[in-house]
Amino acid sequence: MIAHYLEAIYYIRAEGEVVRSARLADWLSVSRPTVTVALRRMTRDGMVRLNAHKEIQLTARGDAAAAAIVRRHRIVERWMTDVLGLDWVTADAEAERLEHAVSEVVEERLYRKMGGPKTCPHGNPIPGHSTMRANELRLSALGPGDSGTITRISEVAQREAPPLLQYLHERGLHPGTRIKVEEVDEVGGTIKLRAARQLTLSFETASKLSVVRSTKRRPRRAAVPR
Amino acid sequence: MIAHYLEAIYYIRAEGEVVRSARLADWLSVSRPTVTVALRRMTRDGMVRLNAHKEIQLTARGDAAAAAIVRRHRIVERWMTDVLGLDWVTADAEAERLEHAVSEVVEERLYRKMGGPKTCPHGNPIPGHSTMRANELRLSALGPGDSGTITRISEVAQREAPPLLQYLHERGLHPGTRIKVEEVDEVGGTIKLRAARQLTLSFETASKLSVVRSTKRRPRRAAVPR
DNA sequence: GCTCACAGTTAGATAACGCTAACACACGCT
DNA sequence: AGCGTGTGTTAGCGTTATCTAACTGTGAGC
Repeated sequence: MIAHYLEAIYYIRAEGEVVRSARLADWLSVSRPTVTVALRRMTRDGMVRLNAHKEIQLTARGDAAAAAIVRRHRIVERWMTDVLGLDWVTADAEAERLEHAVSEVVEERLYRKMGGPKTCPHGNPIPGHSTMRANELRLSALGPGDSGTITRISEVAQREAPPLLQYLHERGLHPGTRIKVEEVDEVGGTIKLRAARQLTLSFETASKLSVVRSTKRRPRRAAVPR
Repeated sequence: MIAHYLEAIYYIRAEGEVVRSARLADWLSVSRPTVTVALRRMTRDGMVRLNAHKEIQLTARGDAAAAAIVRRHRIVERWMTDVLGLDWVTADAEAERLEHAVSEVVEERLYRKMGGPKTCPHGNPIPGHSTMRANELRLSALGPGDSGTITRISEVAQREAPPLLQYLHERGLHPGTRIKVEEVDEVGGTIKLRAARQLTLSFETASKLSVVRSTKRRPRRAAVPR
């Protein structure tokens, strides 16, 4: 469905990456030709635009539609964890379906009912109600000795979300968790840190976590690996 | 979608009518050929069966699936009216979409959360949690002098639901409302009754309302007109 | 027994989504 | 210069779900 594409485009953009057809195919686990034709339809419908380098951009309408979906996703997710008491992983999976069936009225009532939360359970801002903090860093950019607090877990491709969320949940890594980096293994591509207990994450995984640093230092690396 | 067909079949059955292809087409506002092919698919998938007279019957699987959808519809409807404070008409329309996106877990949690309601806001039983009362009559079957209490409003075809619900809502006719029949106009096909105020309903409309009678009398007519 | 109204099917289109196979580019590195 | 990796498109197919137009039952009434 078109809505899935809009959502994915929104997420990829939010992570500061260029949105490409191939990226979408990965994210949504569909073939590249499928994305080509979907983009054709979406262009026709005025939801997206391709620039000269075939980079995908949302039009104003597309952006509004995408933001609405993401907003509903995150509100519903919040509802599932806070009110229904479901776990992260289930909440994410369920929200994935409900986000497309929730209307504006229901969204709004539900949002009020919950007292206007600012983020989803993973710390991602609810579009229209809050924005990402400016001073966030990827955990993968911290160096030994740095400590900080996890602020959010990035949205990742559909098929990657459940295992990632499960993994982090098991290790007690969620928004609010205080961590301290103990060691960085550049060659092995891992980062050892202390949270509730000591654990080692790959750069890959660490790049999915955003933190605010409490120690004052320069970032170890500017950007994400890959 | 297949689910819509199952739902409609379930409703038509619940009203004690024979389920025919043409009936489904009416109910769902689709063409008859569309129903033919949908039924072919559903038969292939073991959800329905056609008997020698081309009457449609749900298989065990189909019935379970249909009941699940109806159950979710009614639970969601209850949630919308009781928790979110939405009106009947909106609740019904919204539930129509949400029922297909709600999973078993969410359904169950939500149901518990609300303390296990027995019916939807219109008085229809929630499958698996309650059944229709045995002593219900159609309002259209009452005669002059009869009085009773409205127990439920029948499910009607998609496109008819909003106006009907709106109409009844405006007139204060809902489950629990006590009514007394004052006059029956067989020729004109109307029934005059007193509820909050006095009003006149067509037999057609009156046949959509079920009541339990407080006065002791024989039903005026056995069945529904039409 | 014939006719008519209603019920249901066939035929042929269209549109959204999805796939594979195969081709076309294009950039970066050797 | 050339090759390879990654990106994107074309071509051709299948399924679901819808439609209209036209044909086929079938049963109820006269």
